[in-house]
Amino acid sequence: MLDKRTKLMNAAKVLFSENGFYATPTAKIAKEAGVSNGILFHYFPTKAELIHAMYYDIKDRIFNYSVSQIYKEATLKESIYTLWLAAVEWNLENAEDFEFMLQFENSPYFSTDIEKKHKYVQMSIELAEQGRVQNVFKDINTLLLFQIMSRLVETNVKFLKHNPTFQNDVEFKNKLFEIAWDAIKK
Amino acid sequence: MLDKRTKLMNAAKVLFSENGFYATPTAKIAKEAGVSNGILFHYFPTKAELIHAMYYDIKDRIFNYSVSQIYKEATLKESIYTLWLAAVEWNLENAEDFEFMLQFENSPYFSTDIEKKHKYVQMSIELAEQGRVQNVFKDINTLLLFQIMSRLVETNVKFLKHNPTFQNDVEFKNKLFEIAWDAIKK
DNA sequence: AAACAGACCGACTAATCAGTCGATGTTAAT
DNA sequence: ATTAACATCGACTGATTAGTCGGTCTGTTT
Repeated sequence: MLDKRTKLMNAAKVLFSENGFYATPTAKIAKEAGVSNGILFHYFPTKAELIHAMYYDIKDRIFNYSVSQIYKEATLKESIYTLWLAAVEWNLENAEDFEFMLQFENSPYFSTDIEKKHKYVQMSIELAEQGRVQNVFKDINTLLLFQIMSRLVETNVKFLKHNPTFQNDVEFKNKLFEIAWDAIKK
Repeated sequence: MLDKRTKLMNAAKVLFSENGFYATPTAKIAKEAGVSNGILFHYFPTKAELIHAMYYDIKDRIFNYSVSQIYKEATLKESIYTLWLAAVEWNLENAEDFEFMLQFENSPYFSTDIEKKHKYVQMSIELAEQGRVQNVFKDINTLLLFQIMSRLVETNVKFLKHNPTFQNDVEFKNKLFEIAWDAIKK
């Protein structure tokens, strides 16, 4: 049995990705989760806090998954490939989380300051520093290069969702990665 | 004197980009436009229709501007550069339209079918065909390459908005374009 | 000048929804 | 056994909001 907080977040995930968070009443979330209306506001004082909590939760899960995939002896390119692939596959397998993130990150609930707080940024900075030392990236703000990378992940996931034939095609995914890599490499 | 339909769309643009369209009541739009509440629903039977009308309006304006910039004798790369630059600068100068589009294209109001209707897609297909003949693009679905291009435009505009120093730096913009070009070229 | 049509008004409504609240159940500490 | 703290419920409310409607005004056609 899951605790009610988790049940609420799961229900919200489904409903938000189907109808967006503006068209999803809190009452419906509670109903879908099989709990009372009031308990939602016990765990999340406002609807906005529920939405933010979901954002951090998803971000953490994808971060932990991605990082767990990297191996120690990998070259920089290999590490970035691993991170890229992990992000693509995670988003494909967690379609509702992906939908939620797209909506959230382009909504007024989101500000770039929120993003800056995440360990993701710290990791990007470290990788960027490695790239600087090894002189592999283009001579341009490296944080921008990482933004570009994650935008390309989004585009790739969207494309693979609409073209399921390629979803298990390793060859094709490698081609996708080369696009991203060519964009950032010197 | 602008006609009221236009006034309504202008007012909606401002309010939507500030607060998002869910947090913007139709009554407020009418008030900001200096017209009556009822007339809004005379021109746009539902709020959703207003939103869609705005989408097509913006898409048309940016399309017309971009196409007007291309010159006849240009090489393929030059044409794509021109289109890329036009899109970046148009979005920088029309910040409210840009905000609106980001929100709209990631909201439940939007479906990719809506996008397919636009002349943009036709133009992309023609450019893609030129690229195929001249063998300049990567061997991958060319429509995907154009999606990637427009996603990069988005990322570049966001970056330039946050780093105004570079907004008039031609050198820097060229670097940005090289990123995009390296991504799609063979 | 009569008839018609579309532009325009703004008060109104029916529905919806985020959040409250008082009550009750449950658990653990003293 | 008593107290305190938290979990849970669901009926309720106050505010908000998309869309309606009956009627007026203005310009054009016949």
